[in-house]
Amino acid sequence: MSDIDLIIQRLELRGHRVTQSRRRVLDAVLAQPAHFTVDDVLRATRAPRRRQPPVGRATAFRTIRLLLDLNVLCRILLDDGTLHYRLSTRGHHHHLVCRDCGRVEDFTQCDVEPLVRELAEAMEYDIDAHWLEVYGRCRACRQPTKEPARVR
Amino acid sequence: MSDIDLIIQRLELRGHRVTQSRRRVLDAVLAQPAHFTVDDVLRATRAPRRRQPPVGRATAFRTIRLLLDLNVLCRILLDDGTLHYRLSTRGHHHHLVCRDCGRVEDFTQCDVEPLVRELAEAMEYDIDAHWLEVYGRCRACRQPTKEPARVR
DNA sequence: TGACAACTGATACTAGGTCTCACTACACTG
DNA sequence: CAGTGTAGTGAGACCTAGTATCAGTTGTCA
Repeated sequence: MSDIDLIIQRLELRGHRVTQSRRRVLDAVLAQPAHFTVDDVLRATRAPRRRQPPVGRATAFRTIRLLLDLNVLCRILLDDGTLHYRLSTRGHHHHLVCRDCGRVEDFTQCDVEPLVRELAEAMEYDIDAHWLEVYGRCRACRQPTKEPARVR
Repeated sequence: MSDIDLIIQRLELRGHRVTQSRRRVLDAVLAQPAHFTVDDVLRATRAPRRRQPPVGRATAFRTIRLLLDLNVLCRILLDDGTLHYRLSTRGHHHHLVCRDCGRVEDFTQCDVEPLVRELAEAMEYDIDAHWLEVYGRCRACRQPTKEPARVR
């Protein structure tokens, strides 16, 4: 079953209609690179080679929000402080982002847990969430000979 | 030496002028709770009891940005995804934020390092930065008898 | 077929932030 | 002490990301 079918299934399962507009946003989302903004998606739905009517801005934002609620997308915090969107891997995960090419690796072996437990004890907090993003340069971008393959 | 004098010293050291407007923004920043927005600061400079002329919006934003550059302030990511500002403790640190009262604890015993090293090896990334925010409820806010002391 | 709810898109609005530009106020130089 | 150049200022236009409103459209089910 393809990505798009899985997402459509998830939409229907939650009682949402799968309309033409939503399908167009979905298509555009799946065609995006590692991470993107809502305007990137909007632009993609409006690309001249797509012979479909464009999607309204409000609808694009609404659909992205819906996909976020369904955990189809997640948000990713770039090192400049801007929030982008990204197709989400299932469950709790974090991002390792290459500053140069924008490539993103998801990682789940989230060994922040001991730290969080320690912190909870020391500070007497009930801790229920955390956010961790890691930034660096991937192997390809460190090789000076090759042109970095810009993912975004 | 007081906080404000230290900051002023840092400004001068970097060749910035210490003008009336900057002093007013600084006063307002130091009077803020755990974390704040630029508009909070603006409102504070315009509070009726202050008999000083108000600071322009652009100047407030410029000054906050300057203080950010000087590491006087840091940004803090709230769990709703909004970025606020906060007086920065020196050096690399993270935030533990109480969702209820907004209280913030800074922590530096940042044992993310082993995780980061492991990640660097596994993914073949040069890792140079990370961002970690932790959310929970502080002791005071967990006690049902007392009204939580709202820090912000 | 009708009715109702979900959805859509245009548009206005908000928050947070930058840009521009004419003006002001420092601080150095002669 | 005057002149001058530069840093800083404030008003306001503008930008980006996102939400609210609302009349009109579409899909679904009885």
